[in-house]
Amino acid sequence: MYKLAAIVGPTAVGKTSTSIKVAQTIDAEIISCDSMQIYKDMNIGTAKASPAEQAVVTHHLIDFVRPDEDFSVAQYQKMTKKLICDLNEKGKTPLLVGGTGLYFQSVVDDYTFFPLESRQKVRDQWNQIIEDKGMDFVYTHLRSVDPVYAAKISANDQKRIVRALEVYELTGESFSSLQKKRENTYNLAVVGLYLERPELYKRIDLRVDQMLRHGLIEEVKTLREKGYDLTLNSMQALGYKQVYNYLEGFLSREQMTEEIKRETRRYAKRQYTWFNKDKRIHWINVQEYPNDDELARKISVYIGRTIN
RNA sequence: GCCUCGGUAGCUCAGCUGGUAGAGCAGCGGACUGAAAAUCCGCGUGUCGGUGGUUCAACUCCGCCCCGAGGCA
Repeated sequence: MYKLAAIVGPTAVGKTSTSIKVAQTIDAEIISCDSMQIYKDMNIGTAKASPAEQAVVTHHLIDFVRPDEDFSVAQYQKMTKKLICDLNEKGKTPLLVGGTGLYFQSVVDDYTFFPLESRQKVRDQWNQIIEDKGMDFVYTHLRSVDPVYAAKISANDQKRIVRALEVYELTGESFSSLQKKRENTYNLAVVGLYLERPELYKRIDLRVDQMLRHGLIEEVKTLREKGYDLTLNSMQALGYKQVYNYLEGFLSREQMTEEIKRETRRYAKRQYTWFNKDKRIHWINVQEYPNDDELARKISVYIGRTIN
């Protein structure tokens, strides 16, 4: 059974710097588990590890997708599984680090994704039908082909309705019947970095101000000049979306800043929700450690004990 | 010093002629299988400034006090 270590937690909790120290002590390479750090030319707003940090420890799955290219969990999972295998064979420990719950889960629980060729075309078609006939019509249709899944989601959840209908149309089988997973595929150790809400929110505010000082607006301006707009998934990223709206004149500078902070807080809350239900996660309160080195040592010891 | 207006949720405020209070924002909880930093669902969290009084019953009416804003001196 392959070894797999992981560090998860909400945004701004300190995963990046901690993981680099941990990776050095346990001889690991880092596999990013972040749906936005995959994009090239989006560095400041996604809080990627700096080139200097990446020089210390090898980082995978960062910076390899253009912002106007499509990407998906399935691709992420496939690449990550391969990396976990390769690193283990090489005698290195793979250290999965990030805050994207779905990506994490898809790897750790080995979600089954089924082969599907086209997608955007079918999605566009259903989105068009929703525009013409309304959500109710489409939701009712979903209920007739996949009542189980329809009952699980909201009649307002357009993305999930469209996805379920897309799968049904392409496979002839209901989405709910195709969702499979397999737990316990790895010799696993997961650490969750935790901070009390007030402290985390303080760090979020601080970091947003820092990003703006370090040129987030310039970064978005450059992306915008390349023709990237809000229809792209990449540009829906926290910070990018708001700065874009600021550049378009829809938000004042202050509104933009406040909105980024608020949305980031909400995101952090959703991340806690996601990770809290995973009982395999060993939570560590960052504030209980005097410095990063102590914290990293504690984590390294936990990982060493758990997966060896 | 006098007069006026105001003091209700974390914030901004609503509450008719008395029946122990409700909106927006913020916040909190949850869901999540090829868009996931996306998307969606749910929840008022309150010594109604304080204190005495009238009343079966006071956020609501009356007295006094405290705090804030404005006006007159």
